[in-house]
Amino acid sequence: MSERNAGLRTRLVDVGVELVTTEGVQALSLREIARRAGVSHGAPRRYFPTHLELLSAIARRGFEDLAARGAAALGDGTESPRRQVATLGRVYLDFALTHRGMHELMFRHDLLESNTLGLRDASLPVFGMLVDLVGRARPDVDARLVAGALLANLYGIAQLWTWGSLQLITGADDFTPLLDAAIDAHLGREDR
Amino acid sequence: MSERNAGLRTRLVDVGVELVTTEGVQALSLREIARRAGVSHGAPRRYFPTHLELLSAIARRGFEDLAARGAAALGDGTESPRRQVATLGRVYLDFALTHRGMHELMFRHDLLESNTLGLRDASLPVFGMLVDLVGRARPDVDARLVAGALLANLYGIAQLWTWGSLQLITGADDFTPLLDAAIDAHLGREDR
DNA sequence: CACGGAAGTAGACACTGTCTACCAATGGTC
DNA sequence: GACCATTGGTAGACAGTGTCTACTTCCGTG
Repeated sequence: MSERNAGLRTRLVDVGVELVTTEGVQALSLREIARRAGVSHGAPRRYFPTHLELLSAIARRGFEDLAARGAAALGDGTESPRRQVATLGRVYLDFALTHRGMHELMFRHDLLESNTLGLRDASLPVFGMLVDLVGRARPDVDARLVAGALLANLYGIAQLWTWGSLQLITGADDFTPLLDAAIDAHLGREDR
Repeated sequence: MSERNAGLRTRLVDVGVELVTTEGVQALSLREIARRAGVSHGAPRRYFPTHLELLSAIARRGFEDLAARGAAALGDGTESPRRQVATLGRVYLDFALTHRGMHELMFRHDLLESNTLGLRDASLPVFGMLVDLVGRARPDVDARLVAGALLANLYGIAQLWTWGSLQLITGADDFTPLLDAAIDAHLGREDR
């Protein structure tokens, strides 16, 4: 079933992904991952010299997963760029709220700031997609600036929503109005 | 000079604030704070039963500080609501980038989610100000929704800017265009 | 067969947060 | 004034953590 001989390196990351989605980010201690992988606590050091690097590798899986979900949702890309941005935003918010632990890990300060294993760079493809779509949806503006602002908006909604602040402020119980508001704001209101 | 007999409770928080701004958030161990306060490692427990509560008290100072800076920048409030929102946004981004450690602490997941010491509630006054101003700047829209979206946008810009992602995406080296873009987006472009 | 390197083990070290037993002072009451 | 209880802080223990280092085990190659 699960490939027990898949090489310790990938097995450690597998265990980490499993662990962060089920138990949360505070369960990702080096020793616990090693235990669940069935090896001693010193074994991971062979592949990940430091705890941070192992965490970065796990977070990287999150970015890859997110990118895959985005690509799958876009499909053949026949929708209008505007709607593709909307679906991307929804996919991202769904992901962030469903996989809270993983999302939290992906955007941890110490991971991104140290840029271990090029984690920050690994997150760029997803963003590149967004810049491209924004450019096609609004050819009249600085696409990189608008895409950056929109991305920040989506990220902020994801975070503030997870700990309930936005529910308190807006009184909403679904993030859809916020998502629509953000996209309308940055891409202009659409006549439907 | 510094009040050494100010009561251990506030002195611990003082030390924590000092420590997080100079050394960063990872330096905020319970024992280190106790050491710098000149007491044993068990002493804080009398006032803060758990490490998390002490951290929350420190973060709370951050929110109070931020609110004070906002109020000071607004002054007598003679500016147009639109401009007041802009100054508030600038104050917040300046704060976030100048006091990175404190800002990181203020929005730590485990603190906000557990809402220890009502930390999440302590952050609401700042947000209330924003809702009010947005309502006066754009009486035609759902102020709470727009304010929430704008707030999320500001927060996202602060975060993504601190670890350099937005610089990579937008190519900018100053956050002003992003701030302007966000405010224009949510409040509508202003004829200047 | 010998050897060398790769892979993993096991123990030590310093450090962390929490818990518990103790101690010293302080102040109120009889 | 003697007693006692409460408050505020100390000190040591405990389990857990990340990192480092010495050691074993195993396998392929010469």
